[in-house]
Amino acid sequence: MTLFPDLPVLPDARSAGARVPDRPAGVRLPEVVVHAEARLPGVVPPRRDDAPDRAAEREAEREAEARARADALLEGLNPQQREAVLHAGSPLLIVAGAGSGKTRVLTHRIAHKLATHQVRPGEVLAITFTNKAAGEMRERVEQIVGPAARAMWVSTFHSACVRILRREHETLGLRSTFSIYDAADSQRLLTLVGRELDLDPKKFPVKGLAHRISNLKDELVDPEAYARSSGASAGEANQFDEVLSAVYTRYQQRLRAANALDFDDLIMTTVNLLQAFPQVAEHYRRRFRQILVDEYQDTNHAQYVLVRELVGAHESATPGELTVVGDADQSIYAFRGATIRNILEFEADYPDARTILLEQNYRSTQTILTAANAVISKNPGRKEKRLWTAAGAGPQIVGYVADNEHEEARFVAEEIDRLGDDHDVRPADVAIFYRTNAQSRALEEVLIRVGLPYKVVGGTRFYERREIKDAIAYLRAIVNPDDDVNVRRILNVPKRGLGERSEAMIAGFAERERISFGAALDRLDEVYGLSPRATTPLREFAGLLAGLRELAAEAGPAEVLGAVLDRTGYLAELRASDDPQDGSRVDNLAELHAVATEFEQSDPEGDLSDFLERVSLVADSDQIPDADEGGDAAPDQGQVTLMTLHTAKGLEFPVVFVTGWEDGTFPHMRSLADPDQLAEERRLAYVGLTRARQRLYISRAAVRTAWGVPNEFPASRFLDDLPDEVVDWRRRESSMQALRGSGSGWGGGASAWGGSRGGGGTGGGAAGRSGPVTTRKGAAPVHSGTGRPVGAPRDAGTPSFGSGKRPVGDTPSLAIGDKVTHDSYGLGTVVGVEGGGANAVAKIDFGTDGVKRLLLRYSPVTKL
DNA sequence: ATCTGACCTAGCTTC
DNA sequence: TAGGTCAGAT
Repeated sequence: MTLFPDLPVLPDARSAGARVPDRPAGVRLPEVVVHAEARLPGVVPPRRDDAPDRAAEREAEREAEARARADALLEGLNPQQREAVLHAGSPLLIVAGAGSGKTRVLTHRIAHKLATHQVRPGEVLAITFTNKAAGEMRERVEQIVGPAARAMWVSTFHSACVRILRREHETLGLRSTFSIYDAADSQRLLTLVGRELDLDPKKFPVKGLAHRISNLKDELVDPEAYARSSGASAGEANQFDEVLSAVYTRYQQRLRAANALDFDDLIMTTVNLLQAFPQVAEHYRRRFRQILVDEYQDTNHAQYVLVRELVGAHESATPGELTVVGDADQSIYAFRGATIRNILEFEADYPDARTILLEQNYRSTQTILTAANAVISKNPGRKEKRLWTAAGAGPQIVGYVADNEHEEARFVAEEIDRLGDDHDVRPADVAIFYRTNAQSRALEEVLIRVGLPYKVVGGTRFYERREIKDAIAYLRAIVNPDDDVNVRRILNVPKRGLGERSEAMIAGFAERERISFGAALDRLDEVYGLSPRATTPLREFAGLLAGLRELAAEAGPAEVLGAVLDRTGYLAELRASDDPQDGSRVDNLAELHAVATEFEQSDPEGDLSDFLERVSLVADSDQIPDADEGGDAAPDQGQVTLMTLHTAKGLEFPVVFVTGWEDGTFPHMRSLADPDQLAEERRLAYVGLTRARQRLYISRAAVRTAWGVPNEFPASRFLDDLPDEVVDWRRRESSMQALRGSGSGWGGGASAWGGSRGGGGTGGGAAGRSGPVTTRKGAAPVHSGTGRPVGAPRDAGTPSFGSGKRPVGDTPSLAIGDKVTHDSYGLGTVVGVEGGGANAVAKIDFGTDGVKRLLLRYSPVTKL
């Protein structure tokens, strides 16, 4: 896992460094900033007067070199790209379609401004969507202009804000060691708040409250503002608003008391800081002369205001130069507050803005683009934009309709295998996308079975695993003693015999004394009502933390982590366990330790709180394997990458499988009723399709089992939008559809699917809801029998897809008296056989479950 | 104080 | 399916 991409030092690093020197102080005072507008690209800035002739000569040489380098940066760019690189003097919006080379434009723009001295590295702030993207951008700029580029700020919104907040913590009354709470931490704190306010968790679920508070922060609504607005509108006592207001207020107080900020706070607090302290804002405005924001369509209101404050377009006499890049068609984060508004109204927000449209695609074949254009063009109210490419048509998109998700996975795996044989495609060239993380399982099972190396990005994420969170909680508690959530999390981990009662006593004492839970631990003598049985472990716990803090004062993060795991006995406990899950927990902790060691090496100055900051801000997409990096097993082959469509944004792969094209899966069920959400799903489809360079596969499963209940889903409505000629359907219908179409009424057999067996009874409700009750194709939701058809080869059998028919030979031939097992009914005896071949139906007695008529092709029946 | 098992209900995407 | 909660037992 590459959390911290190294910044490679170039072979000619020293000379490169000399070419772009930081200007000596005094030549140009920081305050006296020459406006970018005033200088033309390539114009040599005034030389130092006192320089001796030789130095002057060398300087001139360097300038010539720099100019040549700047010119080279324009080579190979199309006219729009070139214009985007060169533009100066006013805000710039680059509308960059998928694959239009925007990263190239951004890096070249920065490099060009640096090479032509329009800006110094320290004056650049570039915001990217992920740390990985930030690392890559920094690296690319560094390759062009040398190590001086390290003075640039290239980071995510959140990292940049943390950096600012750490510097300005005194102004805000925070300690620099503040903790950063992730969603899970926030919810823990909200649970505490809910208990404190005596809320019924059924009526006010923590998740819902967390979501609402997060949204409020995205909109920069602080507790006071919300109390006012909800109070005003609460003429007839909107109870929920009142509760939310109280919870929000208290939650925020407790965050402050814990010296902690949650994720959304990072942005909101930074905005508050800049707005409340003009001199601080002015400092950063002077510092950042060139601000670039990538993925602007995914910014929320808070981020929008943050950018505006930093640029100072309206407040400052010499605003910085703003460049934003985005594509409204790729906006897929509305659910966390992103508004396309920011990009659509950029020109209104910044009246003298210039807009440049990049439509030429350098990534995909025309076939892929035609499909993507067709899907996205159905979205209402969008600005027309059509991607085109000079590359050829390329192979057709391959479509496949599977009977269920296992079959779909099997198709994907076989196809990857075949591509390897026929077209030298390596696993590393392949990505499989799905709408929701839960869908990865069926795919993983098959990939394991056929032995394809793969990597799942996201899902149950590394830093969300229990053991990792425990270890991190210790580190947080060490760095920030007031961090109530984390101190309390580890109070009884590993078990020390400290329960609710002791915890409540200390919490009560802390509250009365107005100190934190952690501080209360140091005054145990004063805590009333502690059982003698609890005081010993409590004292030990307090001593443990104190000892670890001492260690942390002099040792690096890795050593502290090691001490935590040893001294607490956490590791010993896991090692002693015979639960195999605990074995992998040990591995994960070892991995965390490796990450800490890596951190120490890449960042020798960093202390424990720096390490925690890094850990808090890693994103899923930061751990995507590089194509050339490869996996452990087969370094030259790499791994197939599995991820959600959301995570896939900004990436590209030679071969892409987009799975699960079903109404109810993708588009997701919850979006079917709402046109706005449906439009977002469509954009998601667009993002997915445009990730592919050469080959694109789309597939769906007629039956998908979710939460243990199999459901039939109709084809995704997005498939209807694909022009016929771009898709080669290897299999067009599921067997079930074919069966219905042929009109052979398996009236009796249907009862096997109807399967209103006692256990499946709950399925009634689920099926009713899941029934994408749309007007489409009359495919009424059918509660189908459990999943895997007999034909699904467990051992990579003999597939013969392509014909649209399933291999007949896979149907077990049964005779009366045979014993069988069924995946859900269990053991049974064959009492009758009707028909033969593909349409064979068997009557099977399952004892208490009764006699069933099963169409063997579809029933998970195995002959014993 | 903790462990166990029965039950219930969820219901997606993430910096 | 799976994770969370609750009551009762130890």
